[in-house]
Amino acid sequence: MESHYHPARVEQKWYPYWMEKGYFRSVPDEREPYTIVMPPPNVTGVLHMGHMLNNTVQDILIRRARLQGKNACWVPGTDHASIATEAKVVQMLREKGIRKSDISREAFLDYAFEWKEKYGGIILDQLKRLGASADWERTRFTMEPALSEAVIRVFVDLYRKGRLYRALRMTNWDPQALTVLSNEEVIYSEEKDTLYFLHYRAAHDPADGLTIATVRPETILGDTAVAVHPDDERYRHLIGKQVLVPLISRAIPVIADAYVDREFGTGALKVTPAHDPNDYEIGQRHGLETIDILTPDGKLHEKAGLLIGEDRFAARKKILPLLQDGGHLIRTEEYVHKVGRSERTQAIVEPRLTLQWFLDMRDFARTAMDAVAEGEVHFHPPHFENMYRSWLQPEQTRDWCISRQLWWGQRIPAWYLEQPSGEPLVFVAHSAEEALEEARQKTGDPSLPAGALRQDEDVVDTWFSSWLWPISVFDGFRDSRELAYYYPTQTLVTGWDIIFFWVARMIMAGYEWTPAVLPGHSKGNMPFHDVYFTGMVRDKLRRKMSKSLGNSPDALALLDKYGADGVRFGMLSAAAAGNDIVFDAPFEGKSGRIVNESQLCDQGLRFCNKLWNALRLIRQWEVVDQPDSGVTAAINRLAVQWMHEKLVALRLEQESALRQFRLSEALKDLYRFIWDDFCSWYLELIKPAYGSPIDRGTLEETIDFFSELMTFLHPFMPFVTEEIWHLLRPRREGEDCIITPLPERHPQALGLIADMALLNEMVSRIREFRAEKQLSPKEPLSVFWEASPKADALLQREASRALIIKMAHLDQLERVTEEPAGCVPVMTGTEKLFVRFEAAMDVEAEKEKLRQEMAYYEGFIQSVRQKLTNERFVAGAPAAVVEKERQKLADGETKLRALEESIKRLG
RNA sequence: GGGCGCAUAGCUCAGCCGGUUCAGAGCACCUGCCUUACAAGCAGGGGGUCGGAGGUUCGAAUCCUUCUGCGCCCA
Repeated sequence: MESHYHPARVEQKWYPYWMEKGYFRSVPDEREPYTIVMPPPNVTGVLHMGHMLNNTVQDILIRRARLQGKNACWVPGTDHASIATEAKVVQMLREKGIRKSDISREAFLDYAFEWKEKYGGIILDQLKRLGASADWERTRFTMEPALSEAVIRVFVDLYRKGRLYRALRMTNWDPQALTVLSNEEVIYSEEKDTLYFLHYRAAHDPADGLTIATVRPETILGDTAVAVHPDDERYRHLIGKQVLVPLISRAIPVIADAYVDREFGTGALKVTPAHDPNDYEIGQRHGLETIDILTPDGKLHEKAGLLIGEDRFAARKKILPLLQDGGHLIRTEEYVHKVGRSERTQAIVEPRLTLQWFLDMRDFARTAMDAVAEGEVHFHPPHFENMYRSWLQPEQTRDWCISRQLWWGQRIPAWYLEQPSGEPLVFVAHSAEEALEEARQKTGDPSLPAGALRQDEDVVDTWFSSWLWPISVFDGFRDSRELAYYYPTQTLVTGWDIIFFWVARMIMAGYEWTPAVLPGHSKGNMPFHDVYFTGMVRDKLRRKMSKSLGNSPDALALLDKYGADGVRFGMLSAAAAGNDIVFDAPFEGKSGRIVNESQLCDQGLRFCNKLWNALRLIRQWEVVDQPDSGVTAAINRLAVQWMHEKLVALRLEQESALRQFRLSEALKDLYRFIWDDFCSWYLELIKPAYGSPIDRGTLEETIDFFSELMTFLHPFMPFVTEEIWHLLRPRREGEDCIITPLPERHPQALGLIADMALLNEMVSRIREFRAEKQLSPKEPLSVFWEASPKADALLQREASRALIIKMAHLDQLERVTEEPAGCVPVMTGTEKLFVRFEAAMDVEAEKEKLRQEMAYYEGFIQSVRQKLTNERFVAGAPAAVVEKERQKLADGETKLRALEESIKRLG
């Protein structure tokens, strides 16, 4: 066997093996299900650090459930991500010289599906490299026919329930993508701009007038009023009068509205209801006209009257000289304010009045809030409930704009029938035929041709399909059999950044539809019981890792370098639950580029190597039936019994940590257990002397222990554990680490954990002594223990004594009642050892050391005494606490006496 | 402007419904070792007035108030 572990070979071997055995497959059966639906990554995505963290966590939970014998079902899939994907496809077409506007919707969708087929599965394949044990046969896609059908179905259902409506509203418009955006898709950041002060002359008196301040001078062409604060003395005389819009001299009223901030600018606000959300509100209040001066792609419209056809930013530049010439531009000022840009196209978002479909959120918000408040859905860590609650408060909730002016997505199932006058009739139906049927009934015209109906051109927001994910991946709207088994899912693992527009909405959808599709379902309507929020992955400078910053290491390069197990270990070590995680990849000095390295991942790989070498050690031992001596037998027996007890304790710890979703802690505990307790202590205890064999019984127990540790570790580091599991001993067909549960252990409670801790402490003190005196580890030492009830009880047992002799490399360990000559005292807890040390001793240094120790204990005793002499403490504190203090005092005094004695002896 | 969260060793974090002199872990650092599983290792070591100030208490990293700094969300 090689002395180093090589992850690549092992990982390439086991993943296909697990797949072939069908271990990831889940079909309903009589077992308890444990279900996770994977947050579907965008089809445009490639594996990044966030995905690795998120999917590692899911894999840990699902593998653990599988080991516990539950029917573990992890449903993977991808999200069609309408705006992101459409942008990519438009880009791709542009590179081919094709403009979206030149081709039909059908042709565009052909291209888009082609693109999705080619690139859409990349990320799922990358997840396999990470070891993700998802049931790939269940892979879903939010835009596949079955899931689209679910979207249409709920759209129609909501419409018929009267909860969907179509309205003209102020929306976030992306003039580049030509679509409306949700609030979440607009990213605000501070940008430098200029504030222009423009003078409006009064209509009745050219000498009078007022000055307003604006960052968007081109929009004056759409002004329909100027607003001032009703109490503002400066402008009171103008209220009710008219002023003239510069350049076009349109007369507009001066109105009074308390919205106006008197401190800002000049205290006079130009009102452009078509191009600003607040102005729109003012316009509504005062019945102002709305003049939309922009075209959908952000150019000035004929209604502007000036600069027609110019882009909004070009128009801004060109209008300034005109204003200047007209004497309207009073001055300018540097100004920093928040500017909203489209998350996808980076275009500055244009507030625009558009006709959109909305979902009434009032009832939904209450449902979602209650589910968490009543404990049907638990958040981890729980403090996210606060944020969740504040977002869902009635005054915070706004109706959900679900229409998007895109082609890639589910087309809105609404058909319009134009009327000779007034608004068209709307028919929302599952199909064109159904809509036509309805239209015929409504109009009383059975011969109404299909061509008379025109389907809405828009698609629904992508989240309108992903909110159904926990139901639709099981085809729940068509056939509830699978859903009845798997629903509610157990745990959702996602980032807190989408708590509102995904997590909350899935909860809403769960309560809205599962009562109908799963009537009488006893397991509940919530889509999941627990939500585990992972933090954002940040770089060393705490910036969120993102493609645009280029501060994210290459996930695949990391997997190549450290192996999946190493990377999983590294990700998780950094990931305290809910906290953002700081990933330790360094930056290259000169270029500032991120380097694909990580000490944490490296630690993971070194851990694999440690396991590998522990395996090598065990495998190279020669085996005999009986221990070579009674001493060996005694040590081995003690070691084995101790390990039994430790494993029982480990199991309790692990269960508790995992129940609380403290995955990072659970892994760290395992790491310490395996490295320190198992390798550094246990294996060294039972390790035969060079050239000697080990007895079969101890070896078999050891292999059992090692196997069990692999089972504990498997969810975190699946590949290396499966490999070692198989190399520990020959396994039967189907006896694989991935599915073998932990054995039941019920050892006698002998209290060996505490005994062993003391023995370990003694060995450490002796080793410390060696290090301090620069003694070779090879040179055996003679050690004596001072008789005391505690030390005698422990060390008069042959096994304990033999253990110390072996581990501290002694030639003898004997009981004494007083200090032997030529010895140095060494304290362990309250017990005293003497190490024979013939070399010339620096008596003064030795005494100084003892005095320091005494000083510490004197302080200790004093603090404990202080407590005990405090009547209020003795009276007020719990009896157990007081008793503990008394014990501390007694121990401290014993120790102090021993130290005093030692000093005396040194002379 | 409203809200949430954070501040503990050089770095990343644990401890936080008060009670071992409680100040911890890993990494990094220092010292000594190529000891026959592992130098990707072994044996040791140094390092923090728990952000500042008040308060509650017999007792505070832990509870309260306040200040400062940082992050995020909403407006």
